Amino acid sequence: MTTYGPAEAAERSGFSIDTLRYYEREGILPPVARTSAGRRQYSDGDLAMLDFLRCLRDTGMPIERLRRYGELARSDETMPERLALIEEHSAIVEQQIAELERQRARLEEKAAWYREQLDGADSQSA
Amino acid sequence: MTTYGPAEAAERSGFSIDTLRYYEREGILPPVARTSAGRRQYSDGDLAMLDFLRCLRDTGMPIERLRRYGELARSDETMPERLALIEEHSAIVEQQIAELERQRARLEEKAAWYREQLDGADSQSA
DNA sequence: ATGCAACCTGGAGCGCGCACCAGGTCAAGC
DNA sequence: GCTTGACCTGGTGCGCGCTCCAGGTTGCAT
Repeated sequence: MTTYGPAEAAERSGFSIDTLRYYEREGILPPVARTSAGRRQYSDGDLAMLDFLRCLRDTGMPIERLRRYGELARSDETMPERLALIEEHSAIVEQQIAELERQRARLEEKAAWYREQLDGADSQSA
Repeated sequence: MTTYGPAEAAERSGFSIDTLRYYEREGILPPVARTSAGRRQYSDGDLAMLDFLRCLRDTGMPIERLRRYGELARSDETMPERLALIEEHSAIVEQQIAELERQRARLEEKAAWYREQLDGADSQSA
């Protein structure tokens, strides 16, 4: 079973080394295995977890909820709660998307309006 | 021409009174008309501007860019620049939406996986 | 042996986008 | 005329999510 030092874990997960330590302190990531000298050794499982955490973060889940997920993930008795959390979050993301699409339509409207104005100005000046 | 006090402008725009003052200080909103005693009187034009600023904010445009737009909007010679800014932002929003959709697909995958696991556990326990 | 880079901990600092506060002014109803 | 509440300015504080720093250890390469 392969392990990774902090630098490689950071590179593979896309989180900075500081963020990895921060997540561990905050209980988002379960305590990472250490060498006898105290250095972290991230496992493939840790990286998989980080990969999913990145998905959650990128969709705007706040740290507090991330911690909740991290805590739940330490026991495999909590799959229903984790499922519920993910479903809930997915619904939130769906709404975010819908909202962004509405707003983007407004941006496009405004852009179209500007283009009209500019066309008008051009044809006047011609 | 109707005008609105700070409280009503806040209510209509959805920004807080503090935020309205902040935006004005920061040059995002052009200087708002005042009564002889120095109290702000927001015009319909101001509210229209705020409404659009809200659209920009809600789609994640940073304050710095908002200021840029606000500055441009003070002169009507700058419509091409404003158009460009809006088009650029619209493209960014489009990418945000695409990214959120990708991530949401991952969430749904994960949720499906959890549901499978739980179904399995249920049928075992039955 | 020694240099040097990667790692460790605890804690302070930071950038963003407001929110809040003190201390004062103004306007409208009683 | 006096209270009350909305408003003013200038400045400070805050929550989030990291990011950076000091001061010390470890381990590999030469």
